[in-house]
Formats: sequence, C-alpha cells, structure tokens
Amino acid sequence: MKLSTKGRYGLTAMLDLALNYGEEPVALKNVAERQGISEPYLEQLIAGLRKAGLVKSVRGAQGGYILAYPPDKITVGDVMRVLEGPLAPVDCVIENEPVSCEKADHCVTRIIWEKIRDSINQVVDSITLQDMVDEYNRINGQKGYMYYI
Amino acid sequence: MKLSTKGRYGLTAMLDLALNYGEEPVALKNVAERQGISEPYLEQLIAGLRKAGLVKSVRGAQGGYILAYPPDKITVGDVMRVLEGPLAPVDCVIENEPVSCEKADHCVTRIIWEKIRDSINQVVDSITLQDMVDEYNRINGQKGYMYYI
DNA sequence: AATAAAGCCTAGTTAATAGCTTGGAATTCT
DNA sequence: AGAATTCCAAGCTATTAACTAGGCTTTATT
Repeated sequence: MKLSTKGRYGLTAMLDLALNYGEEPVALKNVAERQGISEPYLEQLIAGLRKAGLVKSVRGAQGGYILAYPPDKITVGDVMRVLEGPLAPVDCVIENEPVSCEKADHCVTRIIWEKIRDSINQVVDSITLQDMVDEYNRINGQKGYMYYI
Repeated sequence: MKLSTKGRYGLTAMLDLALNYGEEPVALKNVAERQGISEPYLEQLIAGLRKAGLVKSVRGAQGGYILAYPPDKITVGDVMRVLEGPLAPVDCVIENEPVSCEKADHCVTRIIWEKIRDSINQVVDSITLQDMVDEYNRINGQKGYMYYI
C-alpha cells in the first residue's frame, strides 16, 4: 500500500514547476538537482505528464518545462493518476472500468475497497498545486534558499 | 498504490471466521476452499494474525481457528495493519515512527501523504468485522449458499 | 494404541516489477 | 558551429510478491 517513486518524484517535480510558474521554462536538469532525483529517470516521468497534457515542453537550448495550466487548475489527483495509474487499492474497484469479478454483487470486502478508494480520491482531488505553493510559502516564508520536496 | 493479496485474502478469511463466530473452530482447509485461496499460503497469513492476537487456534483433529474477540471488537484496520504493515502511502509518514528525513519540517508533499494516510485510517478503523457481517446478511439475505469474498 | 485431521514452522522457488542506467537522435538558442 | 536541451527506446539489477514443499507437533476419534 505504498506509492512508488514515480508518484513521489513526479509530484515534487510538479511543485517545482508550480513554484516557477509564469517565468522561463525550467530545465529538468535543475529540477533533478534541486530535488535530488536522477535526471534521466525524471525525464521518463515527465514524459508521461507531457503526454497527459499537464506540462508543456520547450525544446532546444534554454528550453525546459512549464505547467500546461495555472497551478490552481491542476490537482494532486491529476498528477498522481498519470504517474501511479488509477488510485484504487484493488483492481476490482477501478473507476470507469467494468468489474470482471462475477462475485462483485455479493462481495462485502469490495465495499471496503470502494470506501478506501473514495477517501483517497477525495483528498487528492481537493488539493491543487496552488494550494501546495501557498503552503510552501507559509512554511518556508522568507528563507534564503529553497526547500522543495 | 495497491494492496497485496495478504491484505485481501486475510480480510476475507477474517470475515469467514466472523461469520462462524460462536460456533466450532473453523479449519483453514474449509476457509481456503470456500474462498479459493491456497491453503498453505493462507496458513502463513493467519500465522501473523495469531501472533498479533487477533485469532486463536485449536490444534489437533477437529481443530481450527476462531476470532480472539467478538466481531464488533475487531476493526478492518486491526487486520490490515497486521497483514500489510502500517497503512501509510510513504515511509516518512508512518505513525509512531520517528521521521528520518531532515527536510520533513519544510516538506509540502509530506502534508499530502499525511492527509492520504489519515483518510485511509479513518475508513478502516471505523469499520468492524461485525459491520461486514451485517452487510453480508443484508446483501445475501436468505440465499442457500455462501458468497464470501 | 493407532490413525487421521488438524495446526505449526522453515525454507525454497519463480515471475514480475521498481527503479533506475545507457546511448543516441532531434531540436533550438547563442 | 556548438552547446544545451528535450525526446526516445532499450537494457539492467535487486527486490518483492505470491506462492510451493516438506516435515514436525498436537489432539480427537476409533
């Protein structure tokens, strides 16, 4: 019941982009350095986010990435679902997917999994990157350097 | 972000015991057959539950397992934590465990993980095996045979 | 007392997956 | 032209999940 590094690194990277929203594109090299993540690995993660339309890339020298939308239009759930897949504790309660298990209608444990799924989704869908930026500013105030992660 | 078969099979097995609470001990062989789980594998799972004090065993012929407490005294969370470990999406928010990450005080993503952790725990700690038994009876009513899982 | 039915215990095994690394091509600013 | 970047595909390695195998111990039944 753990998240993978994809979800963790990816959300951190998106927060990094959110903190730099409105400025020049951010090179992945810089994100990787600030956050202590392997750059080529992060490259793979952000490729998924780009294909999902959450970030835009600018190629070539002085290029980098920017959020495709303002931080208040992107939720943690948007990011996590791209990186982790459907946020369901078991396959039989993945949203918008037909249930293959023939016992589903009589299954009591399935009801538990649905409740867990819903509670997770309620959390991640109610928090935007802007909320995280605000929290970042509240916690780290006028400090001279950036604590990200 | 998926549960393992330990959590899934284990909760199903505990529901099986709860449905038989107050009667003779239930042999693992029967649980395994009803639920379609490999018996020796289930044996390992229930060993953990026994060591955690959630079930009692009766050895020898006609032996088996019984819940150590009435079904309304055992929560889904009790069971899941034994089988899956702490229900935290990342290690840095495991309850009652010192945080090793030195950035924790300045970490914004960590707040997200805490909220996810809390929402999961709120769900599983508020549902008892008795709740599941009641739901089972509501769904399956007077049917002739048992749909478990 | 013998037998069979159960739980108990430890150690394999196997396939999949996570978490990267490697290498190079394409693009664009300076 | 050259450097800085994104883009793409493949390969690698250690860990883990999900079992299986085999044998010992306990106890009700006959």
